[in-house]
Amino acid sequence: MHPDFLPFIRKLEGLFPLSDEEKQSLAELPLQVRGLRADQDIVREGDRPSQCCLLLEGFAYRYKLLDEGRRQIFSVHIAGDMPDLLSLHLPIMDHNLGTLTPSRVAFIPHQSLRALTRRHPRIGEAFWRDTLVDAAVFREWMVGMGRRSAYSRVAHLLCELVLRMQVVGLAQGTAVQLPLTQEMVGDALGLSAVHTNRVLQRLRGEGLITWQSKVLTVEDWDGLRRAGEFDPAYLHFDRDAVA
Amino acid sequence: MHPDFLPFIRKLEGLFPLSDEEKQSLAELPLQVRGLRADQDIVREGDRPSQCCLLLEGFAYRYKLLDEGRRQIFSVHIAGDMPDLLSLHLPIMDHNLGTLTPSRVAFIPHQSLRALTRRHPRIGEAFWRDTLVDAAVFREWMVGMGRRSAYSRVAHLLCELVLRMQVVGLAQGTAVQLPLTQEMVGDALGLSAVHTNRVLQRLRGEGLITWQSKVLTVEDWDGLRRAGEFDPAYLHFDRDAVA
DNA sequence: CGCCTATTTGATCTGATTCAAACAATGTGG
DNA sequence: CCACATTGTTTGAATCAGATCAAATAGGCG
Repeated sequence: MHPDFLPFIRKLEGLFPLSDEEKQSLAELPLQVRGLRADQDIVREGDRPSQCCLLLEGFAYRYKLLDEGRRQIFSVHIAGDMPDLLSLHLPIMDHNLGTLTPSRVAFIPHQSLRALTRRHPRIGEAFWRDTLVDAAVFREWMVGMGRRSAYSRVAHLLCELVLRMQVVGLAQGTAVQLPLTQEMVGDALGLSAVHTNRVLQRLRGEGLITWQSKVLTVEDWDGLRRAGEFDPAYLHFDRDAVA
Repeated sequence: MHPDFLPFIRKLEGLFPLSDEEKQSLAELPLQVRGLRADQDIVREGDRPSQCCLLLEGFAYRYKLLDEGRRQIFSVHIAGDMPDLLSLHLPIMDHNLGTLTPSRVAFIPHQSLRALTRRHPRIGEAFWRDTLVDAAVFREWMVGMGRRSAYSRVAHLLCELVLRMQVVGLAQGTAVQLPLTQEMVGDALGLSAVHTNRVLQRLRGEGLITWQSKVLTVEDWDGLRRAGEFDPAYLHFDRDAVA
């Protein structure tokens, strides 16, 4: 099996145990692998993609642009994610997907994915479940933007990112590679870049985090957790009880 | 077929044309119909439901509670919706679902739904698609909370609700039954009740809407659309191109 | 080294919150 | 069917979290 495929398989196995036959079918998916530079769009609002993209290496993010330079970021994606899986059943993209860093992605035709999910309903259900967790994360961000302070929101986002990267083995202890600018953090949380900066300074001043040269380190996990009112239940790492 | 079932069938047929056999299977689903009072929870955060609920009549909404009375509302649901369809593949609820008005709902065992989607993959894909549209609405609300003014957000929400109700035949022209309090509108948009009130007064003063005794009427659709920067693409009423 | 991008700082402004109280509507029991 | 209680809406005043504007540093990188 392609080694780049592993984070993806690992993620699926986090959703439910795969049979050999299922693994085989996954490995047989036709992949068209491409390298991308940073800040390149993979799909755009209005597109009708005929394939999904699997992120093998690097970071991606989804966003929508409004006039006057306003931007809302919806999600940040890491290796093993299929950020536009939704295009399999929503023909027209309603937002953009772009790279954050130089990345390698594999494109998989919708046709092959549809054939796969029909042949292996459990894989289809795992994909579905993946998009449901995606939506659960949106809900949690909504709670933040609607009802939490800027301070709490930033802390919450950092908790989420570190935890997600830990789970797929992309963290070294409590430190992660995080190629986000402060402006992007603001655009994800509905804050100005200036205020985002001040909040981050406070989090550093309180000894909760350090963040230099694109490496974020959580110095006080419990403190950060409390600052962000963070409860990871919404990430649905529980994998049981899927009949 | 049960007449209450019609909004649901109509909604599915909006997603893709149903064969007779598929309609037959849908009609054979075992339903346990129950009447509920207003302000009753149907499922709560932390529950592990063994069934989904189909809203036959009335209004429901999904929400999460934080301490100090903070609440974030995620969605408003109308007849024909299955607001907790996600529980089919996310075993533990991460938010609450409650009635807004006296309602009639039909409960359908997960087992039956899973059997149905395996027997009729296209129905499964339509269900999946439904949850994807749900997520698209979350994204749009995120844009509002993150990057739009209170005025624009309120206008946008009203556009969305009226349009959705028009599409399933629950509107009379440009007027809809809308049992939301101003406080709930605020909790959906991340605003205080007081400010929500002032924004609504402005929308009325500008002649865009009237809203009395739970009936919302859009007096100037184009004006309201512009006020809310509303573009319905994210609701994905387009139904084509699902291979 | 020098350019470009990202972070930081300070000052000012404002959209929205909060608190408190009055008022209107709705529903309920006698 | 009215009196009363409850819930929802409206008003005003004071306050604040976060935005905006503008300029200064600091990093990264060819």
